[in-house]
Amino acid sequence: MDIFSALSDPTRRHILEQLNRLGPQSIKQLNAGLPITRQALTKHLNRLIKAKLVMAEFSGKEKVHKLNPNALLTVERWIAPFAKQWDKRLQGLQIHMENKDE
Amino acid sequence: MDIFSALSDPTRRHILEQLNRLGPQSIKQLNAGLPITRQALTKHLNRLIKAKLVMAEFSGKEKVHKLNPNALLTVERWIAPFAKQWDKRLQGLQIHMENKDE
DNA sequence: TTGACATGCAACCTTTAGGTTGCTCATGCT
DNA sequence: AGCATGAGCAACCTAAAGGTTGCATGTCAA
Repeated sequence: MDIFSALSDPTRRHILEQLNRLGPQSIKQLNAGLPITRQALTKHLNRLIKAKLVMAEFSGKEKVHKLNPNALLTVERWIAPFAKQWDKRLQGLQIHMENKDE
Repeated sequence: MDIFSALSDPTRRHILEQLNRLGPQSIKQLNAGLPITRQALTKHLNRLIKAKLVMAEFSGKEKVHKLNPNALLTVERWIAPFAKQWDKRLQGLQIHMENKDE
């Protein structure tokens, strides 16, 4: 469950956004938009793969990475219980439940 | 926007869950359920406060921390664009769109 | 006012994260 | 075959994360 730490880095989030917008990409392609070395990028990609957020396969010389957005469901599920509460607040309903438990 | 790194630590996520289940808590109270020192916990709480996930105020001697679940909306909003895609896949619709762009 | 209790502040230690450089390997075009 | 290209591997550096111990401070109750 270190999907959360996988998401903690801005570069990795950027990678995910790129894959989401542009579809499957090679390391070289992803590197074009990033001010870091290829090796640093590779490390990020490996962490994303470990977290199951990204899948990769070789197409000849190139290693093509594609998104596995399903993994983000883990995060969604974790957040859900909190969401119930903020919904109430945003709708101003908490005024009526200030002295209740649930 | 380092709310993501705030969420990357299991201890901090545990703290948020505790606050969500039990309501506002002092440092002492939160510490009871954690195998770390009070000072370590305080550092975690400070990071949560910086990330706006938690708010604190003194009640006499005690510093009471309460949840600010609204902050999690940031995460929700970031995930949303991905969610669109995984919904499609989960419903098996991707079979029909394998050679499309959108 | 004295003492217990909840917290703050600071120094320190160890591990990991993110990044770099340098070299090797495999693929594929010519 | 030969060479350019995309990627892997390993060593290394620096800064930050997570934790600890030790001491100081403010609040409340007796």
